[in-house]
Amino acid sequence: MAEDYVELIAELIESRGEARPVEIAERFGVKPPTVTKNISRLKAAGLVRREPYRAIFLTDAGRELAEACRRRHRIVVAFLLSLGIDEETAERDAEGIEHHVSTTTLEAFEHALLQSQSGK
Amino acid sequence: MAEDYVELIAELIESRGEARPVEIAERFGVKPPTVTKNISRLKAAGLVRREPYRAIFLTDAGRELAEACRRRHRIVVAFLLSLGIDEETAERDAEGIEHHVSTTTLEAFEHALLQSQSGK
DNA sequence: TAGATAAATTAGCCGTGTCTAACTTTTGAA
DNA sequence: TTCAAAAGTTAGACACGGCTAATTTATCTA
Repeated sequence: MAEDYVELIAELIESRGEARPVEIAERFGVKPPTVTKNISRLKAAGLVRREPYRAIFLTDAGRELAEACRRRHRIVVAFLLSLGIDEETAERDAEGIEHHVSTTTLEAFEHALLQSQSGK
Repeated sequence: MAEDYVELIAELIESRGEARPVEIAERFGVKPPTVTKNISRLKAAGLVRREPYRAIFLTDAGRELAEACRRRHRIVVAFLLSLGIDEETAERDAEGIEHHVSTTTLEAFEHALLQSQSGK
């Protein structure tokens, strides 16, 4: 959960300037109270900083986690695309797959990606 | 959960002749009461047939699901191995990845596998 | 075959992530 | 500037998947 949330929060801050519960709820297909509860868990975990009724900010730890997740996400998506999978499926499957990819496997994806690019 | 269970149950029936809660608990690193509870959920879902204190059997639906899962598992593992990932990591990661692989992606894995074999 | 051991179940607890209903705070428009 | 709509929160419920402790059933062995 935490990974998906910080990833999305980082995206929203970048594109919209701030992250709001209502947007998070829409993107995850979940109701607002669920977001409230999960954000407070993130806060308890030290990933997020926030006051009630205000926008959500990432702590340094949150920002670092978000960056790592986004990088991994990009690699997994690019790898799936390199196999000829369509963008929509690649995005959807990556969302699930990325949380189960070890460092070893992620590196193998990167390596395969380089091969496919050189031999494109 | 259901997928992992029927997959293992099918394996146990093949190798041991029957599937017993104690074996399932060991393989999943979980305590026996957890297995009891999950088996009864599987039964409620029509995937498993069984009487208390007896071995566990798959229904037709359970057998079909198990077969599909095992096939998918084999493909994912083989694909990871083809990327040069070590067996232990391939097995471990496949366990997590396989549940998030769409039919499209599975086919792409199979296709890539064929390519790597012909060009091995 | 009786009794000890192993296997399985039941009862009851916990954390996670979801929901609805009801309430509060913020905001924006008349 | 007020007040209605939108956004957010709180309270309380539920399913899932895990646990421990206690009990029951099955199995094996002396």
